[in-house]
Amino acid sequence: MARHKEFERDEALQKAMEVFWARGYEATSMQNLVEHMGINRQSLYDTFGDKHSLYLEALDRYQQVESRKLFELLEKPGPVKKAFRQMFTGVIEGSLCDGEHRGCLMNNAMSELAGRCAATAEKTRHNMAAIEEAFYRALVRGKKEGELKGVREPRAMARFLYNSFQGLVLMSKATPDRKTLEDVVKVTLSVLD
Amino acid sequence: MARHKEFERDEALQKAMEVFWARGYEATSMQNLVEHMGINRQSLYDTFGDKHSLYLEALDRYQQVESRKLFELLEKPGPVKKAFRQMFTGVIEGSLCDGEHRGCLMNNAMSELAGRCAATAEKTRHNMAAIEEAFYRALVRGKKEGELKGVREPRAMARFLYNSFQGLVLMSKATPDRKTLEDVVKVTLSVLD
DNA sequence: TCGATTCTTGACTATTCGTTCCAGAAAGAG
DNA sequence: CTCTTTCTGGAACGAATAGTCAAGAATCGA
Repeated sequence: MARHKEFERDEALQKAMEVFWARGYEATSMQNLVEHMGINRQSLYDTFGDKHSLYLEALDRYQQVESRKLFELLEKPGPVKKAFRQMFTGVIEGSLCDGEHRGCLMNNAMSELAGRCAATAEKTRHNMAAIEEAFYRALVRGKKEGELKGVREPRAMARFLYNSFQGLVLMSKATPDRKTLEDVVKVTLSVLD
Repeated sequence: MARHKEFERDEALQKAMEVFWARGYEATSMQNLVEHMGINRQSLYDTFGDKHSLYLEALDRYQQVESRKLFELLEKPGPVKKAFRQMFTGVIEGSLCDGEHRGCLMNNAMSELAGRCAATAEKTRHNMAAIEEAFYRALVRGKKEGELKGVREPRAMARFLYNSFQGLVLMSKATPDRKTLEDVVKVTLSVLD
């Protein structure tokens, strides 16, 4: 029929996600996106619609690509508490290395847009539910395997851990002090004992 | 000498703070500010400088006005755990009532700007230190009064509580589900036992 | 090769952005 | 009163914003 696109849709979307991740929604201009995505302005509009639609797609991709890493870490056989510790310290290490202090795109979206954009709120809630569920499954497994004997209410515990996790992501955007962040992790994980 | 200003500087700043609080930094235009502050454009620039300076002043005012409420709550004689519970459930109640889902201005600033604005990062760190210190003093008091016998490391505990608190403020922007938020509070406060 | 379709390109809208200019009104001091 | 200073209000600035248009280049089926 006709000509093919000269770019890969997924690669372009990945680039867009990275820009939104680093700069947020409002502070990202279409010009920023055109430059970082490496595609033409019109191709961008033809392929992804307007800025807001592109942002929502970027959230979807983040969920698929980044959140999957969490799921894999938690489903790996072995001590559950060790997996949680790895997750939490991963946030600290990642933040101390990241000069841009990007944090987590879902966390950023929740803060910047969820309050006034229903679609964004919905996507962040969906992401939250997925992570909470992964936490829950890990806790139940830890209980069954005799590791987490002290965990009485895995559902509430999963929600608590998700909350602490997101709090840590947020705090690490402003706090370069490793000791402070490690204190948070230490007390948080102590509830698993 | 000359004419007086027709507006109160503090009242205007308060209005500006409310706009930034509800809409964030980037999504707030000078036009928004002019309208909500109820003063003239030129007066705004004469009195507060540019948008960024006004934002930083709004952060200062927030710290003085809003954070003071936390300090007073924690310093009030009586059970410390009860004061913390009041603080945390206050976040839930406030969020469920607030149709704008404003959250906390410092929390929002941390998320939106701390990563790329050193002045904002510094102010949020200062706010964090002040609240952590208030938490710490409350915990030490609770220990001394024999209420919080289980608290071994009040410094780490204060940091943990601050983290959970900020996490809750963030989560409540997207989650209208009271049960979920209450689960978080329940587990968080259980570490005080 | 040819025609149909789709992609790419860069110029081009109209609007909004933060910020400044300027003329006139208001209010103190003498 | 007059002079001087400050505040007010609206128009205006250039730059940047999100989004569109039209024309040419590329690639398919036939």
